[in-house]
Amino acid sequence: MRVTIKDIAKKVGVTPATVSMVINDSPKISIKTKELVLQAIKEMNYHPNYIGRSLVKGKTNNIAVVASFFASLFALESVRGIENNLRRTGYNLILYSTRGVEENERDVLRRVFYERRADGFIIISLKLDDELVSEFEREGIPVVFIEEIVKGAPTVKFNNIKGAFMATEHLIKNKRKKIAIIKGSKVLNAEERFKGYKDALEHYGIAYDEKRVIDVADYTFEEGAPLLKTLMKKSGGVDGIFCSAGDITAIGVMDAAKKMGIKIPQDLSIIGYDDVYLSNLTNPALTTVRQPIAQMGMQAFDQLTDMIEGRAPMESKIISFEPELIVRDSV
Amino acid sequence: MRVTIKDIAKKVGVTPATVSMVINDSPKISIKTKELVLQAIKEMNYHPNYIGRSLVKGKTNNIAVVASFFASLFALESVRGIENNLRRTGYNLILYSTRGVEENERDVLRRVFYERRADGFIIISLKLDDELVSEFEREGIPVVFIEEIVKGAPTVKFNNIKGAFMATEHLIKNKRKKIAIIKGSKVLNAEERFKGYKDALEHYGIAYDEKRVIDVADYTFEEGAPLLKTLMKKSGGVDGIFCSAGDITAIGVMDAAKKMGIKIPQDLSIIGYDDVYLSNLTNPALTTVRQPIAQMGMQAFDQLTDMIEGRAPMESKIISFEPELIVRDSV
DNA sequence: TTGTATGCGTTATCAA
DNA sequence: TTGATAACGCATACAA
Repeated sequence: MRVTIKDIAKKVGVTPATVSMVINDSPKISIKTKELVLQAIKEMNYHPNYIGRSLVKGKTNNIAVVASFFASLFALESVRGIENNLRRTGYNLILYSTRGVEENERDVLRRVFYERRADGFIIISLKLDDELVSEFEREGIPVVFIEEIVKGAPTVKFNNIKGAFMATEHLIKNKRKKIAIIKGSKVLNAEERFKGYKDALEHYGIAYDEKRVIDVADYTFEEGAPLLKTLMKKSGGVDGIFCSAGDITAIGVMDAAKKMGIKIPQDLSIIGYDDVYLSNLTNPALTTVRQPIAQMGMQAFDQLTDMIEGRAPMESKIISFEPELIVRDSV
Repeated sequence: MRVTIKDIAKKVGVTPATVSMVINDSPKISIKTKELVLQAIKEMNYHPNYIGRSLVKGKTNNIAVVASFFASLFALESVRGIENNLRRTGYNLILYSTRGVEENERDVLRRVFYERRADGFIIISLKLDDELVSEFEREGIPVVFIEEIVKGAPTVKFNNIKGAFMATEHLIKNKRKKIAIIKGSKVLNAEERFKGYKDALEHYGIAYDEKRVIDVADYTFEEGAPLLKTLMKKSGGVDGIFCSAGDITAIGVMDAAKKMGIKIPQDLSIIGYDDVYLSNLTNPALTTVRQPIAQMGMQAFDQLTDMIEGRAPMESKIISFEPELIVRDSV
């Protein structure tokens, strides 16, 4: 059997309550007993059981992070940022992935939440209905969203409109006229980037043409080739592509273009999004948009702990981070 | 206040014990009360509090995964594998990263472990002292190691010796005579790969020369250039490099070589390890060794749950996975 | 088939 | 300054 507070109490000849007070550094404990207790704790290698503590305190010291997958650059970098600020605190990280199954999202969240597995939630790129958020609110469980906006909870996000605007603008300034966009769907940031693209076209007096818009499905490298072919066919020719769906797909497109004998950037300019590790290493090196993801994760964590510890209210609010254009050789 | 088992009991007019039995699907409950209870549970949106449950059961249903960093291909893919098998079970994932600080490792582990935060541990590429493992063993907490061998616990790992042998052999068969190795250090798999390299040289009657051995520090792309220069200088020329430290560094070396006017693979053959995403995209495409990381993660999870649930003992044992040589254009 | 009683490990309240 | 007691939410052995 493992050693509990009772064992310590027995050994020292005090009650569990006294030991508990020592552990929690109560000021009204004599130095003498405190020392005795601490020594016994060391000798017997005692560690407080967090389950017992949680039960009475109603607090787990766990932070739950929810995403559809964690095996993505974005989720991973977010976690890295969260972790960075978390390590100075007493909190622990629990990860829940919904694995892309939409119906899972509600269920997973409800379960984790009602089972009181965490003191607060950080939800990465998942769109929850307001109703569920109200439930959270009613029960007093803080939630922070990353990259999605839900009524009643704070959001930490990037200025995607600006990022897309800068990217498109860069293409335009490099004399590109027939600019296509490869975009994601369903998530807010995809829509925002789409808006930034259209804004830039309009701002520079270039007609928007929906034949130059194409949706991505998997955000993979492999999707690049078919995407490029479809785009060429249906648009009747493009001279610039803003792959707002991310660098991986952009690199796939670039690869396919090279294989088709298209010269980059002479015949076709390409710009990505994310600045993943390899964007710097492709030939030509990929021009892209970089977002301070880890920093944003840190902010999400700070915001959440502020809420958990009562320093900030749970309310609609947007904390925005600015993207940066990384100019390389593909435009 | 949130709804507990008592509220349900009161509403239905039974005792908490009865409700508990319904929740746990006890066979000796009349269909009638069962229905009533279940309905009340639904109506009142009741979810069992896992803290309460854990306290009495002595089980958290949490699996802790520990690594120095999660922002690496290896850790990430491992987590992906673990996640994949975990989702069918009732377990949750807790992540702990020691952030490369060695003294953290023991502390983090001890704390998490003694506080009873998880039912079992998967430890990725960390070398623990046997003593700590004995402690775990004594307390009956199952641990599975990935890529490190520690007495008293099972290990899931790759056949690094073979992978390195195949890589070196491939260089030799392509007429390379002066073959250098860029290697990691401190971790077991680095030593194993080093052994595989030496084995292959010996097997093919090529003299081992320690001037052709160089250690990597950060496993980064940027390290490639200085590494190559140092190697050239101290070895007096090489015609093949086995970068057992991984593809990222290998690509850095390749990049540096190209900039120095060295032709690959004509003047210099390079082979990496890992088969990261971009290895297929470099010019020339990188020949490398691929390991089924996610699969190994799945196995680690299964092994751990077998131990937690009493189907397997905690004992020294090695579950090995075979690497695969991916031949592309750099050799 | 259900109720009663007890305990899991800890903390908090009140007395002493 | 410390002890006794109850409570957190749930599960289980035993009694009814």
